[in-house]
Amino acid sequence: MASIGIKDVAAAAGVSVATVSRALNGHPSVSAAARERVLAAVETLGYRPNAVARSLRTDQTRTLGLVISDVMNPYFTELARSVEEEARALGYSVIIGNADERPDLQDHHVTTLLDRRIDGLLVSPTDGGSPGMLAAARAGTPMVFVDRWIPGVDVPVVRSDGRAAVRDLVAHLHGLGHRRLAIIAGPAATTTGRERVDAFREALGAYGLPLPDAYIGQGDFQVESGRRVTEGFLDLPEPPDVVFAADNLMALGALDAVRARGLRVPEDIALAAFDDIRWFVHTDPPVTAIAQPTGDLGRAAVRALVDRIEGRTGESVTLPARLVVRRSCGEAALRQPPSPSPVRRSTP
Amino acid sequence: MASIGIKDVAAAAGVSVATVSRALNGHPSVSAAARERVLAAVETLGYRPNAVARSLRTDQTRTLGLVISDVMNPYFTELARSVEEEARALGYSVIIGNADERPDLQDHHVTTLLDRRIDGLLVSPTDGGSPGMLAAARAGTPMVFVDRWIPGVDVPVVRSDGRAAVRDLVAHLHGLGHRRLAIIAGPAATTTGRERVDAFREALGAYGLPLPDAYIGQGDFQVESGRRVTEGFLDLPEPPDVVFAADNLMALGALDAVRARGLRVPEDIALAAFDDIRWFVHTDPPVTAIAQPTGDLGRAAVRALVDRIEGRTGESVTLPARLVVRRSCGEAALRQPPSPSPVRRSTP
DNA sequence: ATCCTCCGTGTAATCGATTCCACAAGGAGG
DNA sequence: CCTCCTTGTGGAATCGATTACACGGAGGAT
Repeated sequence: MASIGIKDVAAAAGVSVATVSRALNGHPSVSAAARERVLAAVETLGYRPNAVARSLRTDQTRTLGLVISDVMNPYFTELARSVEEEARALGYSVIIGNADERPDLQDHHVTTLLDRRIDGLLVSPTDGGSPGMLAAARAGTPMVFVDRWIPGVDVPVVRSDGRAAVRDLVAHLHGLGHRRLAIIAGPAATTTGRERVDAFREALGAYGLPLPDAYIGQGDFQVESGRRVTEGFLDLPEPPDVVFAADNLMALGALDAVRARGLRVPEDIALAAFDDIRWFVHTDPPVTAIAQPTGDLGRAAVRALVDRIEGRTGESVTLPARLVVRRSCGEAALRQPPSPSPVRRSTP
Repeated sequence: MASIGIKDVAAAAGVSVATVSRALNGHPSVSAAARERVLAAVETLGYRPNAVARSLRTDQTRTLGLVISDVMNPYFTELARSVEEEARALGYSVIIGNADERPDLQDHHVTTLLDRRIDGLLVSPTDGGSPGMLAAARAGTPMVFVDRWIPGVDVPVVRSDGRAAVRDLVAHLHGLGHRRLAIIAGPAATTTGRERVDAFREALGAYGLPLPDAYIGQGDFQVESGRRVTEGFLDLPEPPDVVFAADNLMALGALDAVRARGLRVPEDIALAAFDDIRWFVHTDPPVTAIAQPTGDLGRAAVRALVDRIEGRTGESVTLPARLVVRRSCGEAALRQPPSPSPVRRSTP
């Protein structure tokens, strides 16, 4: 019933628990003979050290916490995956907490993770700083922000800079003849929510284009808000030519809204999104998007965090995003052979 | 530096550590006065119990392990989300391990989770039983299989039965005039990989249709295999009318392959998928799929597992899947108003 | 031959909680 | 007034590892 402990191994190998521990942890002063017998005993007994006990004693869990805003968002899924990969390579496990864009849930996860004494925390904050988050930052737990961050908190940030890509996007749209550009913004409490609007406005400014308030819709990074805001845009006396969604889920909502009116993308209204995901290749039409180097972001964040944990510096990192042109803004991107004369097969 | 421990609370409240522990755990025999002072001390000190120490003593971590085959697959993402939700409601945390369809990685995660002394394990096995998995099952760790399972291992299974839905699908396809039906199968080592082929063959049999070997392509539940198998189908002297992908990612690959040849869905070849995901509504064309009650599955699995952990029975559960008809198999599903005379807006 | 280093090992303290057991105080019942 | 419970409390053992410290013996230097 009770699983095998270090004492059982010690008894089987005919040594003390101290020697077993030393043999298992590669401590130098263990005789070859003793090490041999310990390893043999471990093998035959199928002994596995109790990580809980070890953590209590050593005060380290070799576990990282990752609190993200929304697991169902493919961007964060990919981020989580790369984080876990890099962490594993570095000998750490990852516990993921899904905040679902709710500050209270975010706090719940931060608290739980801290209670479990994780060695470090990776956060993409849902808001401008929930009490639990700020407490964690102050408590001295090694911490790194990824994607989103909280200004004024002294924690390294690993993120991607979309400014250049947004400029490219606006150039692309302008070149296609679009002049009335609208944006579905993310929550003002998030940095990405604000930054993307700023970058968009700035890029518009370079072409002498305005960004009227009516063309800034307030979303919350979820599908439903994309739909709602887009409907608002379509109801305007002078609807925009293009809708730029600040994340992929809101773009999906926008697509819904447009389709529900029997309108078409891009003929009736163009669409672009921040965050490229693989499904955008297959939507009708394929969606032009700004792609973040998600995998690199996740890996860099883990490295920065582990650096901090292990006493090294762990600096902020900013990686560039890039524009991926597809068909949702107009036909300029017709790179495929003009018309491959599709072989119509007979259907019974 | 060292965080606040129960001793500090005891000192601040003027009681012993035993009383603090009792007060915090709702033990009956603590005087109201003592409880009051303890709570006050906890509040002012900002004390949080060390979960590691508690786990060591009580031999329970209030943590569940979830090992899934592929986080990037939206089906599993949704499953993970519902699992975490239900677990949280029941007072448990969840640690997710992503096996990426690799038995060695699956074993790594199972081992790590067991080392951390999780209270129970939820697994959707990648293969027919890797050594670590079988060891875990034998070791007596409470365990429940979800979605996929391993025959011959005495562990409850929470899954959905797609047989009826597959019959509906075949009826739908037959009604549309399709006669040459092919399937992209999942790995034979997984139950879902085998079952879906069996269900398909059986349903075909009811219409007197064969399922020749040439129409069974071996995939691995990943996008790339869907593409490869579909190319094989298209190269056949007599290609199928319909391709049924045994999961959503392989359907995506199939869509790629068809498009790469300049063919169209469903005019040139029809497509259906097992596992419905929200992106299928927006693909070109929207994909007909078999939808599992994913959220219910996740919740039921957690309940079964927690039942086992807490000494109750925890039975197997099978929930029905259902067919969701969209346009990828033909035009029968045109439920929208015949043609909403789209308001063509002028574009500058 | 004596002393001093190392080296390998074991004993016991430690991490921070929970919980068994002993015990004191106070109330009820005889 | 004496016993017997009940109730609240504290001391100390415990969980399973790591690790500081002590110690015995071997080998080298003097």
